[in-house]
Amino acid sequence: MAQRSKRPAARASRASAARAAGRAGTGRRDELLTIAADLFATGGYASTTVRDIADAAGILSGSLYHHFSSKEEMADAILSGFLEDVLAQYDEIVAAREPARETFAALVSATLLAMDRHQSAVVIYQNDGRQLAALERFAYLRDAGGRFEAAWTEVLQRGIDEGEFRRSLDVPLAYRLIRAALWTVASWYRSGGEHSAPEIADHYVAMLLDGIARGRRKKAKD
Amino acid sequence: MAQRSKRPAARASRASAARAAGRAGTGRRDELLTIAADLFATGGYASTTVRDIADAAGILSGSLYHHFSSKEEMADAILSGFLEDVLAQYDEIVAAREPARETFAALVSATLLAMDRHQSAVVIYQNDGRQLAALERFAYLRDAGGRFEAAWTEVLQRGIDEGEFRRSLDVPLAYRLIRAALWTVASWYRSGGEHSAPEIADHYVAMLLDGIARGRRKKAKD
DNA sequence: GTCTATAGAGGGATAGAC
DNA sequence: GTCTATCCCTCTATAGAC
Repeated sequence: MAQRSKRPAARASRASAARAAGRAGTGRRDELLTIAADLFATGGYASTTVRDIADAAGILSGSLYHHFSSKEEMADAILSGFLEDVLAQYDEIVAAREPARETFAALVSATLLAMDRHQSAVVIYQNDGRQLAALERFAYLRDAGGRFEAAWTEVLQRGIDEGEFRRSLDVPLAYRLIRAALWTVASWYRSGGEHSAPEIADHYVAMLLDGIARGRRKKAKD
Repeated sequence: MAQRSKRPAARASRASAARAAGRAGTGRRDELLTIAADLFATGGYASTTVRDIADAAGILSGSLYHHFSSKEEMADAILSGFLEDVLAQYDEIVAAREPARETFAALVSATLLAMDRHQSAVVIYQNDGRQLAALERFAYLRDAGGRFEAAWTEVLQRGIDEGEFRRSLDVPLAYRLIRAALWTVASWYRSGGEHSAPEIADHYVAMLLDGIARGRRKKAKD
């Protein structure tokens, strides 16, 4: 991990940094979680030490244990907050039962807006989720994965049944492609960068639904 | 990491396991690299210890240093072998200058076949590449990323210029979607599973080029 | 090529003062 | 809420015997 000065430095703009990262940032705990999330996302959960987090927060490592009982608890708080948020939105969208194309676009938008609000958490979920999910404490990560898959599988199958999506589609493969396309945005997205999250959503919906090629299909009976 | 018995166990089928994983497996070094690659891919580079690797190989950790001078050297050998292989194929395909659609399909195929041959390496490249690339020793990972991007950017732009791909395409965004879709296959693919690598390639080419929706576009002048 | 034995650094976490 | 001080463990890597 990067070196940091042994002793604090500017505590000044930490609260605003927390707000910019999309968290409420009311208490010290949330502030520390934002700092930890940034470090976990940048350097990986396993390679980030509690001393790294304490240094970035301008305190000593022992002091972190006044707020959290373990390093795992920090990752837990970061991930569960993000997942509750995004899954609640998935449930609403699926329950609305709009036509498949509209539901599809709504799920893409909801995913990328959640990514914008919880960027660090999404990166951690992507990079470290599989290993964390092996721990009992993070069993809910497996459930969350199942709920994502169920939502997308439902829309894709419904789209095929209703004649909106290609009959030749392999639903599990399509889900994996979509999942990869959406969540990995978190690893390169920069808030305030070239494209806003809704702009990316529009481009992605267009590419995923209609493809990158113009008109012409090779097989006619799709 | 998972617990393993303190003392060796079956050395019997290790060579065949190495062959099944797609490596030549001629010497002891390659055998150990295959074992290390599997563990790095499953548990992450940072969380996999040299003792884990030694245990899986049925030797003690000190003995590994007869074959490798460091843990980094193992990751280096695994990743550089994979990247040399796949980038050589990319160069051939781009140099052939087939029509954009054909080049596109060839790149997808080459990527997924390389993924099949070097599955563990691809998983490591995906999960740990960013952090490893920060080390001087792994600077070539950054170069490799640039060459992947250059190849895809060239095809995509040429496809637009030749009228095969949509004019509304944002090339960098399209590249990122494609990159995510292809490399993440390594994290769920099982050799001998439901779909072979070429079958996945066909499905992915169809979805990426022509989309998952049937006919009808919303905007006509794409 | 593997083992024994261990150095030396850095990790997560704790107890109690302030 | 933070600091001091430190425990105990695990990690990578080394030296030399077999």
